[in-house]
Parts: sequence; C-alpha cells; structure tokens
Amino acid sequence: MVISEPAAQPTEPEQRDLIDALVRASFAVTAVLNRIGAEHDLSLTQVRVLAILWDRRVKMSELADYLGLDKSTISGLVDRAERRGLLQREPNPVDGRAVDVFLTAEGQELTERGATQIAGSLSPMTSKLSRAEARRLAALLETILDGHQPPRMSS
Amino acid sequence: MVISEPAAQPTEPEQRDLIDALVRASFAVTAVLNRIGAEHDLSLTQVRVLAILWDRRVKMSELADYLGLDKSTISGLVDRAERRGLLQREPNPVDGRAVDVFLTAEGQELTERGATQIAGSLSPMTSKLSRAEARRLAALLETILDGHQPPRMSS
DNA sequence: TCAATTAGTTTGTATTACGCATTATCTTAG
DNA sequence: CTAAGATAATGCGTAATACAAACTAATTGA
Repeated sequence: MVISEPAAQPTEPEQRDLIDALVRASFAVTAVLNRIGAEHDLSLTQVRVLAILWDRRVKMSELADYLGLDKSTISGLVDRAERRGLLQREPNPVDGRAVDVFLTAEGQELTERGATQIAGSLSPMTSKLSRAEARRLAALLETILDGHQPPRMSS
Repeated sequence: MVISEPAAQPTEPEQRDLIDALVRASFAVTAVLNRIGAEHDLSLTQVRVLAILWDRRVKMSELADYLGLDKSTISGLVDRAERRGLLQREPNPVDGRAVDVFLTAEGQELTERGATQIAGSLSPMTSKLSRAEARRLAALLETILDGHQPPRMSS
C-alpha cells in the first residue's frame, strides 16, 4: 500500500463542495454542447472550433493553443470543416509560414443557430434562478475564471 | 441531423451572461480534467468512467446512459480499462443478460489520487473566493443542477 | 549568411464513437 | 407454457479524433 503521499493540504469543505459542483456543472454543460453539436453533425471539438472562430480570425497554431491540442490534430480538424464549407484557410499576410482560419458565411450562420439552441437548452437550468441570482452566479463564475480567455458562446 | 429545439424566446441579458460564464467555466474545468487524465494516460471519457464507478457498481447499459454513449462504445472502453486492470466485469446476479462493472483496488487508488490532483488543479480558481462566496457559488450551482445526478468528483 | 527555430502538413498508430448484425437472456401474450 | 418480441451486451466495419515523428517552407538571429 501507499506509505507517503506529498500531503496535499487538507481541502476545506467549502472548497470540496465547490469543486464537486463545478465538475458536475461542467459535465451537464458539456452534455448539452455535445447533444446540440451532434444534431448538426459536429463533435464537441468542432463546436469549440466554431465558438473560437465566432468573433476571431486566428492562425492554426493559435487554434491549437486555444484547444490544447497538437498542431497535427488541428490540420485534420480544419480539413474536414473546410471540406464541409464551414470555415476557410488563407495564408497569413504577415508571416509566410502561417495560415489563418475563419468562418465562412455558412459557418457563421450555423454557429449562430447553434448558439441560440444552446442557450435554449441551458435555460431550463439557468431559469431556475431569479435575475439577481443569475447575475450573482455569473459574477462569481467570472471571478474564478479571471485569468482565462477561452471562447465565448451564447445567443 | 435532427433539429429539436423549440424557437428559444429572446434571451435576457442576465441569462445570456450566465450561459456564457457557464460554458467558459465548463471549458476550463474540462481542460483540467483532460490534463490530469492525460498524466495518467486516461482520456476524458475514461476519467468520467472512473468518476462514475467511484462509489457505484453499475451495469454496462447504465454506464452508457450516464455517459450518453452507445453501448458498443462502452464495450471497447471497458475492454481497455479492464485490460489495464482498472476495473472489472462480473455477470449481474439478477439479470443473466447484464454485466456489472466496478473498480478494482488499483482503479480505486488511481481514482482517489486523480481526484486529489483535480482538486489541487482547480483550487487556484476556487481559492479566489472567500469561504462565504465559495459556499454561495456551490449553492447556486447546485440549484441549477437540481434534477441532474451525474458523477461526483472531488478529493 | 546560414544555422536554428517556427508554422504547418503528412504519415502511421491507438482510441473513441457510431450503426448494424448477432447471441443470449428476459418478458409477455396467447 | 410456449412463441414472439424486447433488452443486454458483444463484434465488426468505418469515420473522426488525437498524438508523435518526420518533413517542407519560411523566418529569425548570431
């Protein structure tokens, strides 16, 4: 059996409960993103790609950074989405090695439709709160997210 | 490719911001789960499997329900995890068609270690809040999660 | 200048995931 | 008490996802 573990300071009950709730909420939200994505033949990763490109034009390598995936994964991912007409590649005007990616009109449209659906699917959850509570929850989440900058996604 | 969302009434700003924060928080948490999982050669799906089996013994079909995946996917998933010695299959004593799955001692140990690591990786986020705020955030999340029962996961 | 770095693609492999077909075991209608 | 249907899991074939390593082209910098 295990003799010595580096100790990991005893997590306080408030922290423990909060982490539990965060992980469960994360699974619930992910399930919704997955389901809505599937309705449009999009994997969760592709949903994230669309969410990132929603209001940005980025280089392949930036996409890899945002997603935490290898560059080689991005190539195939973008290949398929491009073949589907959802996004487009274009050489970066400044750096001859780099390639920019951005949504096509069709991709924009799909993303907006999806965002609306996602908002609709999450509202059964979020509408359990009063306006003040919703504001409070959003603010608390923003506080703990401070220092992150992943994609936005809403209607 | 089936559309099943009913129109979505105009989302209020509080809702919109909250949904945005929820999705971003979900991505942040998922990134942590992914990273910790990868350190143990576990995919996000396998992490979820361990989280579900943490305190339960379930049938293959129940696992499929929890994960929202096809039964055939579960077979391969369990195959690999079983081959790795993390979990174990056993015929269900009541239903001759069903197969139960549960963690081995090794799987238990890995799950507990992973849960501790996850708590540690999320604490930079959660510790930005005071105790009272942490309690409040957890309570608000619990409220919107009311009516869900996915896996728990904390140290 | 030219060696080292960086951006992206390609290739090969394992995993994840689905749908369909199949087998074995319930369940139920008659 | 059977026969027909439903359900639980597996196996097979296929596509997408993800990584690592090898490679090409462009840029940087010593």
